[in-house]
Amino acid sequence: MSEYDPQALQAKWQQRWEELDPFRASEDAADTRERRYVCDMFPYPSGDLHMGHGEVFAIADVVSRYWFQQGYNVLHPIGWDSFGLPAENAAIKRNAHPAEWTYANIETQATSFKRYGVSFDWSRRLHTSDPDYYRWNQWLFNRFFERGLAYRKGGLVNWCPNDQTVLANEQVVAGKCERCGADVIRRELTQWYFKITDYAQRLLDDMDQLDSWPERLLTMQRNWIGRSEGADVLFQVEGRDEPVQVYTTRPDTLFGATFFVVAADAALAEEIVTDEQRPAFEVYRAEVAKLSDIERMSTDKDKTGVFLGRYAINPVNGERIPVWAADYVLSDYGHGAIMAVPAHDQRDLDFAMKFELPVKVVVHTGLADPGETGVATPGEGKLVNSGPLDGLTKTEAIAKIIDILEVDGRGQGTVNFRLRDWLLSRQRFWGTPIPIIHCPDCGEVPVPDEQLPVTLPDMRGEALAPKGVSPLASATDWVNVECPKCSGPAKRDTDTMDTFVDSSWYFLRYCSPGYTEGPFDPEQVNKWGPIDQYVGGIEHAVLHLLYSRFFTKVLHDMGMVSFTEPFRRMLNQGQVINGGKAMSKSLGNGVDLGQQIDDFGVDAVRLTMIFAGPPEDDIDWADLSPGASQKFLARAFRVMDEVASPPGVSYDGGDLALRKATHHTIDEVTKLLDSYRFNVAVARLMELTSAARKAIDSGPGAADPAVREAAETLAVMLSLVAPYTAEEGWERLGHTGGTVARAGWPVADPALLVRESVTCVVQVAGKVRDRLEVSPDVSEEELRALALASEKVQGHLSGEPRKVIVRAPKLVNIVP
RNA sequence: GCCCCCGUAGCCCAAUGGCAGAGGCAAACCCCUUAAAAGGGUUGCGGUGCGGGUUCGAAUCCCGCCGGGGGCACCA
Repeated sequence: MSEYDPQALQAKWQQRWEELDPFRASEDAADTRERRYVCDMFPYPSGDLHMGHGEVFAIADVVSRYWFQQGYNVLHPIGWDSFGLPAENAAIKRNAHPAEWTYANIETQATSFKRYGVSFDWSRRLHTSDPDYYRWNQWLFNRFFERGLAYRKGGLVNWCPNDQTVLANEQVVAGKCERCGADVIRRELTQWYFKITDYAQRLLDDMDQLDSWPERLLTMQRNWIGRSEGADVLFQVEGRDEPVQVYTTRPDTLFGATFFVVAADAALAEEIVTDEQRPAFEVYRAEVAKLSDIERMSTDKDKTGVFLGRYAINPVNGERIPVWAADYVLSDYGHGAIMAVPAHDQRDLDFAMKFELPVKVVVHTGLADPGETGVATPGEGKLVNSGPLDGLTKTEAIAKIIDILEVDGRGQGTVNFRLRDWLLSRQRFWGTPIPIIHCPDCGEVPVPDEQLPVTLPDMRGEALAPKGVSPLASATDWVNVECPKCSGPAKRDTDTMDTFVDSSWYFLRYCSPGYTEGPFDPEQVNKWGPIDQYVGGIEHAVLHLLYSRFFTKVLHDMGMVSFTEPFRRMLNQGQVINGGKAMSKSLGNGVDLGQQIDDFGVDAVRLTMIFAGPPEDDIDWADLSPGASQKFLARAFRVMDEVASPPGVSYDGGDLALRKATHHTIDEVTKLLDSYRFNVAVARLMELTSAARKAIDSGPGAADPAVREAAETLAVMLSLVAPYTAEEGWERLGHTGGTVARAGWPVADPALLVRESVTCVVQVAGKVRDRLEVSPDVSEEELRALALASEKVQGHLSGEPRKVIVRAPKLVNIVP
């Protein structure tokens, strides 16, 4: 093999890696190396790996291999998120079992990963659809249930009419199903929930620990959690004994409340509507129920509503205000009812204008009367028409009114969150059965731990077709069981868990994949965790990444993990697009990863992805040239191949200029990798390659030890991105029988980083007029004198300069 | 509508207060070659989207626009 032949290298080295198994994490207690845990979001086995996978796994592999080279004990595992709808749909179509499709795809992907040369510890491989895995979902569910963190409730839920299942709030994106894009509708169903809202404040507070997460990711989570401060206020409603509570962030505007609105779908509306208004209300409620989320949430939609015939009493001034039902008030936020202050809230104002309700200004903002302009004034100002609050600022008024309300027992300051509990039941088959047995006498009874796992019954093909209830319901033998408590006849819960449950803790399972005493061995988890570097897409900002944070906190509270955040550092890779657009079948602009590898080789494809730009940026394949990457690799390979000095030779006598170039490269590349600037690091390697090329062709020649030093440095550094080329180059350099992946990261010699002279730029009025070669440790005074003495500079000066700025040793700026 | 990020050469991108250009693509030219390919080399007056400001000095900081991308959007 004297030519650079990527396919031949792949065949050779893939086999050698199988034998060497170089990326096994060590659990040896005597191994005192510092541990590092790097993890990619595990793939869903939907087919073979695609370009997006190529990108993420190339990025995470740079981090992993870098840490291996630096001598850390690295954990870099792989597994599959193998429960989920596509398998089920494929099974229905082919009249097969979902497992057949799933496990065949997993094998395909595993083979592709091996070819792609990713530095995984294959011994820890897991699949969430294995009973050995999902039994621990059930075990964890039982723990959550015991702690009151898993509960069942009825209510309106998001329903995807295409996938025929409910969805969590997080899975509804702009009113559409996150998976399939269908318009989501609302249905009244009793479902299981995880009480993530109990952790809302901590999810918010602990973001302080996540300072190395991308800012936009944190913003998305913060918005999603949606904390607001305000007050609960009790309003008496005529004809009802119990007062009705509302939540408001503007209790200071309480005197400006001119009407009261109850969510149309709230039980309260139905309860308090008068007989006279009931027919109109029923019609309205039915209309609202028909609307999809998209229609209901459309901002430019006209306000709608209906008068309920009742009046509420403003607790601070005794005013009677009419009670309306409307769909702009949400039944599941706050208390499902609001006080409306049209002067200072645009939504309330829109409603007031539509139904000709009064508008009362209570904050003097200096802006025109909202009642006339139709523009609410939510800003700051002095309170007016507000009795004891008159003259106060917003902040003062809020504090004072809360005091007043609390003294009277009419209300209190409080905090609210936008975050809702996590709906986890799914009416589909290919997931973890919820380990609950419904007994007519005992109620909801968890399946005892020792009887776990509750495995899926054998069902295939048509039996899995969506019919709005879980397919498991028709597996009669499976459903009918004895109650674990009273042994009476009972039925299993027939829903399965959201697959986001599976992915909320898989990274913990990797730490002790064969563990049988629990979901993971706490000792191992606390040694490896939390993950030092997690890599995956931003699309999981309020899904997987939020759920995993929640799970980790619960496990922490259970005493099972010592940390409260699972991912110390997070990197969101960009997407791979083509011709400015996401790749898609309908556009016909798809690029096949396997084909690219066939054409250019693994290393060239990986290099192209890494070199394209910063890892978090989208990369457009149409702008890139894997052919050029391959050319560079061939060039680097030839340098390594042509080295003529023996391995182990001392570099001391080598060509100084090249030695310095090598050590500067080491220094810079190390810093660049530490700050995740992989594309720039690659550029540095290209420079070093050129420097070595020149040294061979027109410098000291291939036998100079400095050329070996440069080539060996190149091999080690290149191994992060182009492992095959690096391995072969390393072997050609005379290092046989091992792997370059464990060669060790080079360390720059400070003596070789010192430059003997630096070019100092001399500016006059900001324009470069001269350049001086000076010592790097030249003093400011010396440099100033040198600069002023320059003839070129003198030509641009007339008399004494007004000011001289000296930034030794690189710059002098003279202001004439 | 509100908030955030980004606009540097034909293209992808470096430079984060100090000479606008590190690296790559494309292009042109040269060497090598009978020739071509491969290989080696040389070539960068665009002044950083536009307009102001701060500063001795601005791609970088501030303000306002324009363009692109993203997030949120009846959450009271």
